[in-house]
Amino acid sequence: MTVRVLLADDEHLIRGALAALLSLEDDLVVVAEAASGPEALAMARAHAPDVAVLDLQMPGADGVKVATSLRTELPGCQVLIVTSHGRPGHLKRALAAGVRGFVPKTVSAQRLAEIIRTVQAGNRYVDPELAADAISAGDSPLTAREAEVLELAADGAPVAEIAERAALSQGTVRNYLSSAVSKLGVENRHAAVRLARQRGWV
Amino acid sequence: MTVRVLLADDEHLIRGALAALLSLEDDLVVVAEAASGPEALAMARAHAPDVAVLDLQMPGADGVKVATSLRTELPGCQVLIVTSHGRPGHLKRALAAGVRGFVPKTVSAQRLAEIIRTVQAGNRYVDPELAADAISAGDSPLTAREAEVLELAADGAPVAEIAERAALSQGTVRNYLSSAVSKLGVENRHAAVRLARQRGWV
DNA sequence: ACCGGCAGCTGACATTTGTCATGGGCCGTG
DNA sequence: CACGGCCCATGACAAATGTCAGCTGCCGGT
Repeated sequence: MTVRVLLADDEHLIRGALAALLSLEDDLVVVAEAASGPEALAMARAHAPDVAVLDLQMPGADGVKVATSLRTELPGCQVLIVTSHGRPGHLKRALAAGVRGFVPKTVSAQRLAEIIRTVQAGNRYVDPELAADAISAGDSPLTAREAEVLELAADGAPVAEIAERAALSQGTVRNYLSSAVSKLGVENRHAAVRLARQRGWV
Repeated sequence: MTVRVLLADDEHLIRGALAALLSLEDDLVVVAEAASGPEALAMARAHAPDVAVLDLQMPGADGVKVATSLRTELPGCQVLIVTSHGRPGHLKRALAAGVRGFVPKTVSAQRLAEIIRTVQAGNRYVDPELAADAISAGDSPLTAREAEVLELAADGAPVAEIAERAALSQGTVRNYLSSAVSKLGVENRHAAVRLARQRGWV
């Protein structure tokens, strides 16, 4: 009746500490650790854990991507995502990817252990605060292209460069940018980028 | 001969896990924990630890600010800063604030324990990789005002707003922005903001 | 005393943006 | 099929931004 756990987080310190802490619970056992997305996937294949605790931001592939792959490869493995910066959009994406749990790193280890058990039992758990944020943030009002262009604009590139990289005319790029800006109700595209990022829409 | 440690990190999960892990070392004892800058300061005053392990990014006041205050209030307390995102500029600021150690969260708990001892003994320890980054990044080429204006430009505000908030004329703002852009060798001010942020110059 | 660097401003100009109107093609729904 | 929504484009215009030259004044170093 022990739960076999896979732990993935790029920060060695945290991963190790977490492993130590979860091991104090006598019904939990950490069977594998990983420091990147691909590594997490490999470890999961090798050890077939009951629950995979994944950090949202990892090098290689983020938690949601890993969860998606896991969903098809190891249907018996439930995924729990842990994150520092809870962005509403991420939660939505995560849920869509079949993730069963989504919690911020501000929870205590006690709570985490409970949540791992909850998830292992096939139930879902989403942090109430994050859920509230996600609901109040609503769905992205941006169309696919608007989001794409906004993303290309993220590093402050001029319109000409965005147009080239998106294989669009400059006028079109400006139109999309303009409509995104008006939809988000902000001053200019840079603020739009920031807001969309905050909301997890890009 | 035990080292009394203060632990400050806003992520409960990590703080708790870390505390558990450090307690395994029999010469280390965690005497206090804090979840924010001001709280860390208060805890330090109350418990006078030998070493303060501070997260760089915390609500209220960041690790460096706390270190600065600690330096004068508790000269006997050595400060060790732990961070996820090692930005060169932060390291420089930290060292200037009298911080004795600076490490990324990717180190293992074993290493961290050793480093805590090193710091407690009055020696310094800086992660080699972060040090290399800081050296290669060099000093900020920006003047005080340039940096200030760049900071106000960070959220994509129009020049008019920056000018108002900085109590400068719009022309002056544009001049500073322009010189910052050319010094950093980037396309426009938004890219400049990004680069300066990356380098830790803002 | 002089020079250089920084702060601060102005004005003029070219370029880049944001905004709007307008049009066509494609697709899904009623 | 008509309608609406998204995609993609053009052209024109206004506004914001970037760039340059040139001005004053302060301060620190030689």
